[in-house]
Amino acid sequence: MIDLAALGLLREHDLHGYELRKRITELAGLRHALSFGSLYPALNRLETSGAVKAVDAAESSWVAPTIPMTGSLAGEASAFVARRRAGHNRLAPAKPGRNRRVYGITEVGERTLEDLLDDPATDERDFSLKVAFCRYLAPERRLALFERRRAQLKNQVAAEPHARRRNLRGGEHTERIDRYLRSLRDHELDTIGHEIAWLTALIDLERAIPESVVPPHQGDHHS
Amino acid sequence: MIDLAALGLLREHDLHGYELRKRITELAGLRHALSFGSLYPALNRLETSGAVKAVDAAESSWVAPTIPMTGSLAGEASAFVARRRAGHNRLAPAKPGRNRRVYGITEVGERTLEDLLDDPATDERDFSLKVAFCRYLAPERRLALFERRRAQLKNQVAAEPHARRRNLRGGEHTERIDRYLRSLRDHELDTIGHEIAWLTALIDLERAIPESVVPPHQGDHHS
DNA sequence: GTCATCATGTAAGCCGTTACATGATTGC
DNA sequence: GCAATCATGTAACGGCTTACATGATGAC
Repeated sequence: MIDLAALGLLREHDLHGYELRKRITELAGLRHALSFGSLYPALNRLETSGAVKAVDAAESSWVAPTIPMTGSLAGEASAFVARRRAGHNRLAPAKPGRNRRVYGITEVGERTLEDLLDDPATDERDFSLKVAFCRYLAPERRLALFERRRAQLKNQVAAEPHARRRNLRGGEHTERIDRYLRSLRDHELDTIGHEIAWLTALIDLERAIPESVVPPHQGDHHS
Repeated sequence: MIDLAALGLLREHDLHGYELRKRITELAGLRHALSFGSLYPALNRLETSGAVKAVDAAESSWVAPTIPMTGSLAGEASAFVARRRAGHNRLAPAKPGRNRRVYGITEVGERTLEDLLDDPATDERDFSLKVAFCRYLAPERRLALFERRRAQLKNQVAAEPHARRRNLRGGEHTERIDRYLRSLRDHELDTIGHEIAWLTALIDLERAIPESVVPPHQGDHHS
């Protein structure tokens, strides 16, 4: 899950851990804020497996994230800032390992990302995240992702009325269906219905416009 | 979480682990099926802490769970079935230790359940489960639960547009908002909006009908 | 008499958290 | 100079899963 998020974000541009964490948190946005205690070990794991590699901040086309109000500095200015921060211009930090570690995705990592996005086993847990990065999937795989999820939701709805049959027997005290529980069930079914409708719209649109967006990422390594 | 589900279900009637697991699974219904590997240790933990205790199946008002289509038998009939299945009528099982362990909730357990339902710290994770059992909360605490959740969701929506502001600086390649990501965000906001509306309806109804349903299970302090 | 289901458990491990510890940079 | 934030890590622990192991019961 964390691998998926990290690789998905790194696919767009190089980032260091701290910034990565902020972006992951704002991605899953609302639900939970990923903690550093899991991110940094995960990055080390990904580096060991060759999916990401540490890049020199000065060489990356990475947009300075720290500076709040400057907007995005382009080209030379950005590179200059990066160089200065990395100590190549003024003074050597003498502890290069103790500075930010900027990571970039490798080709191995890109393949890993595609595998993660395409793995049906993790659909349930990671669906939102997969949609967030599904632009990196081949159109046909993307369509399959949407349809798998829709089928799964339909199954849930189909399996549900079974539970509703429970209290048709009129005993004396048997109408303990509980108002709140019923309301909850209704709301959940409603929510699922909405998600199905959303998926249907996505699927239809996907079929209508066969070749939507081609994966970008020409981004950094040009020189 | 598992404690909340187990105590909530046991509050209604005694159950053994296997059956408990099925009911928990059908409660959270769709999302995930709780595994035995966590349920049984949890029950032992609860027993140690005095929240539940093993009861003699014959003495419990436990509704026979195994038989599928009988619905809920009331009072005497239920007790009869329980006795028969436990071997008091026809043949003795001869191995009482290696049979089902039927658990019942204690008074300590009932207080624990109320504490769990009332704990704001677990709202995020367990909200659905809390609603499923909120009938066991005092009306005012129940209302507080709903309102906390609604306020929290409103915060999420309020914090969101901030993220949308990101790409108004029109560079050349800044158009990368990604259709899928935008669709996902919209759908999530929509879903949150629906949940807020649902909660508002619950809250209004709660306020309109001050004393709705009094907790069952040994109803004592009711005029 | 065998198979499916019911029923209870243990062991290992995954994936994440909180809490702790450290140091570098920037703003005032 | 001092605090706030940026930045990276480690240690301990928590909750739940999978896989494994065992045995009883009921149906055919």
